[in-house]
Amino acid sequence: MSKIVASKNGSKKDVIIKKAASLFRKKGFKGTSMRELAENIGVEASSLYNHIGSKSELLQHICFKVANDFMLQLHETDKSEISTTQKLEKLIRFHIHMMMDGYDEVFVANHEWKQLEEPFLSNFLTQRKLYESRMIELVKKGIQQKEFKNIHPHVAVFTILSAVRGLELWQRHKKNVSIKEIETNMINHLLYGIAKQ
Amino acid sequence: MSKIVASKNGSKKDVIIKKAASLFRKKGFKGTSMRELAENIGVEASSLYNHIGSKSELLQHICFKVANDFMLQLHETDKSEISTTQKLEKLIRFHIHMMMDGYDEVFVANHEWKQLEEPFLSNFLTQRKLYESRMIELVKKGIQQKEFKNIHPHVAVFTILSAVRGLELWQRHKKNVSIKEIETNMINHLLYGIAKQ
DNA sequence: TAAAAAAACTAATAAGTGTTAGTTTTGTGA
DNA sequence: TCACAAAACTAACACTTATTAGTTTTTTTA
Repeated sequence: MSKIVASKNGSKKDVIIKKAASLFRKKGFKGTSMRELAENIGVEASSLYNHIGSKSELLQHICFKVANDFMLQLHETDKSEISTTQKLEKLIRFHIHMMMDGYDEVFVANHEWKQLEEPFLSNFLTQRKLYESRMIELVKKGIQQKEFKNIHPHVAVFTILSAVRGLELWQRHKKNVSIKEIETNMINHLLYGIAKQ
Repeated sequence: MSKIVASKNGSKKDVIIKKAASLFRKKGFKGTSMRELAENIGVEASSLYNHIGSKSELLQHICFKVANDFMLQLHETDKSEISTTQKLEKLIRFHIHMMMDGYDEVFVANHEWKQLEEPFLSNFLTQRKLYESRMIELVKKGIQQKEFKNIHPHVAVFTILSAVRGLELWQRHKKNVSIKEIETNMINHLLYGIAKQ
């Protein structure tokens, strides 16, 4: 009866993935059934299989799209000719914007990657580890160049990544505080602290 | 045949809850079956129901135990006679230690609360919101007293909560970096920043 | 040691899971 | 308009789920 409506710039598969990301975020991967996903699209569950291979494939697609986007940005930022502080700032801003624009996808990649099956699980973890170690190298360089204090690079990177990841929590408060305001405050906080010295 | 072994200071129910927390963290609430939980304890699934009411009850117990622990600490810290900066530092340290000592439980409370059923879901969210607003009030006071810069209190609290929550990520690296080191670095980072000024 | 209570067991239930097979409907290009 | 392909449908499969009933074993108590 009803048909999967493809949006202008996306195949029907894309529509399914988008809706899947939304549901996976709200109810979790395991907590979302194919029947539920189908109903949200307006179709029977079996019809989905004309467009996708499996439920797992949906999760894989979401997780690796996000991972690739971050990796690409890191690569481009790294080779740009700006100071290390500016690089770090640029990366933090990218994280903030990804979290705002691709909320569902980033959330799912952050929370549901555990449900990936092998070999995708290992693959994903390897990519994440690579991303982290590249950021650590960046901070190390900042310390060498005397741009940063003599901090523990590993801890600093994880603190930063955790803080931007926590932007998830902000989705609930979008109305009260503007993105620009969050962005500015968070960067100041993470780079310069909150205590008067 | 085999029996649920009760540890010294805990009923059999406590043993089940502890194991449930561990599994819920590793595989998610929906990703953990009662049969799997039972097998890990060394018993048949149906035997669990001699000690607990339902699977949901396990999650409720874990989530509200964590929520209460944090609430209690906030209350006690708030009424102690120390500076606002010291209060904030104390709270951050408590978060860090909860994350280290009660890793499974805190993780589950942070990630699986969505799977709570009503009215527990609403209850949990109310309690969390209360906690957040109390922390915001604390930061506001710090600003008034000129202990903190003129930051956005809401953003600052969320940045801090996100950062400590991110200690989850550290479990993987426990060997390489000591808790004390993480603690010191993170507090310095969150209070004083990383950039030289 | 016998009675009572606790806690294990087996077996079954009803509902839900992802997915497939086979069929019918819909849309498209000649 | 007719044929072909895409995509919907219904129905079913094999499996897993949480949970219950009823029974047997184990432990505690008197």
